[in-house]
Amino acid sequence: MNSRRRTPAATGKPAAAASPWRASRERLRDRALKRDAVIQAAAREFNRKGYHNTSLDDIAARLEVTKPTVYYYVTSKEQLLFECFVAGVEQIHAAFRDVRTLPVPARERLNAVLRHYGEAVASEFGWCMVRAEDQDLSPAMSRHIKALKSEIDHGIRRLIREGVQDGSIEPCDAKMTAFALAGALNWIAHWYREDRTLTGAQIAQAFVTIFEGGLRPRGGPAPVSSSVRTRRTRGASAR
Amino acid sequence: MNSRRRTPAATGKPAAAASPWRASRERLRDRALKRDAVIQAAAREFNRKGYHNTSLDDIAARLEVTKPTVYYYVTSKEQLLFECFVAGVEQIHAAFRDVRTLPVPARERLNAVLRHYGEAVASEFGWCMVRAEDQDLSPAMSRHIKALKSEIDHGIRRLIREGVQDGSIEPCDAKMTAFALAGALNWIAHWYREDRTLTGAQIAQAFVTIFEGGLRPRGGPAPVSSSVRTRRTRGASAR
DNA sequence: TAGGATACCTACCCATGAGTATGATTGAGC
DNA sequence: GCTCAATCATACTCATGGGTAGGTATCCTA
Repeated sequence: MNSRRRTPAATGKPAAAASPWRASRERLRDRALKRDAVIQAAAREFNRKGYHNTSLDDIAARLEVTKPTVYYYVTSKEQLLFECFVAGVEQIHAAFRDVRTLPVPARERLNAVLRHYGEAVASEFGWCMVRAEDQDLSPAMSRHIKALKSEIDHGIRRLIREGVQDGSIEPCDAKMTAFALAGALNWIAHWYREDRTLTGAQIAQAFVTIFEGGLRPRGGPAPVSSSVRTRRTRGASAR
Repeated sequence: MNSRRRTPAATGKPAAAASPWRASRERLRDRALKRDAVIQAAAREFNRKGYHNTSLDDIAARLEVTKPTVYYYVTSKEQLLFECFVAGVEQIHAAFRDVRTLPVPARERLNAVLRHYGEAVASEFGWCMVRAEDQDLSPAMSRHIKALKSEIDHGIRRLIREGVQDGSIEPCDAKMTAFALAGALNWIAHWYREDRTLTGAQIAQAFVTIFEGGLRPRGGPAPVSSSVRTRRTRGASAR
């Protein structure tokens, strides 16, 4: 971005291990690390208090620096939110990439993606990814984010369709099923706070089990007839 | 709330049709109507732009009045959000009440509740109910809302447990299942915007169908064996 | 028709918080 | 030792928006 002079190779030196620019490069790496720390701190604060209830002073305080220092690493609060967002979404995209070549039925690939999905939503970037309002971002950034989200949505739909084709998934409406799956997982970001006994992947696995099995009894007396409701239609009158 | 004098019956009059207080009562009714209009307008704006991106001037403008007029009907912006919230949650509580005495298996009662749930989330109060951050509310109001949400959550869990008992629902983890169901439905508030071809109840019904049937093939060759994946493990190499 | 309640407006206050101008300090390289 | 860039702090500016003070028109009751 800034027109820092591109010194290294220009001098013709063989780029030895102990290059005189090593320190400089280290400093650059430090900068990247610090920048990441800023973004992570922002994610944590957004997660705790919401975007609008978090001031840049808060974020700076959490890092034990001052606001201008934060601005030294990012250009605006909006960009901070955007970066947090992308960091979260990137985890899910990685899940799709990992799974693409697995030689298993589509349903199992889908399950693997969903476990990573759950992990991502339960991570500290989960809030930004799921709960951030696109109205808080500029039109350009909002479009960018919508595109990323859409990619994920269509990735899930594609896995569902593939599963229907290879017989590993019961024929269903791919769009609606994707919405239901994504919704259940996204919602983790809302309640995963107090009860942290399970990891995101474990929760996702539990959801997958529920979705796969279905709520209607399987082995039993087939479609529930009206003979069942002899009693027990209300669970004890006490409340 | 305010200590308005309780005039009507105190005078001993037989409450004739043309009571001199009729106008007064009419005015009160008007006031209630207007207040509802304010809350509804707020809900719509919050829904469109988010809580923090909506100013009270915006809400007033939408009603073609000025900000102090809005304050004539509500005491604060926070209260507006709270009222919107309660309006949404109340729809769901009503669903539970309606369903309580139905003489059908718990699964069907659950389905009926979920359809109302979907309707509520897709309504104009859906955003407030689902996406509003409790950090935006005072501790007291936040507690109140959490209690209301918890009631709904436990209502769903109870129906699931009853369904498992009366045999209409496959044995499952009631807590996790309730989270999955509520998450899928709540998420409607995020995407129900562009594509309004379906009503909230129809979406909920589609979700119920998915949840009931399950993704794993039913009639087929039972648990998916690895014989299926002959080809079609990747959907065309293009992209 | 006076007196009061209702309903609404104009014109303000002021806290908050995003973003910046400016300058001090530090350390690397020459 | 000098220079220059990187880094960070102090101390601002300024727009936004929640909330209010105080006034006015209207309608109802007595």
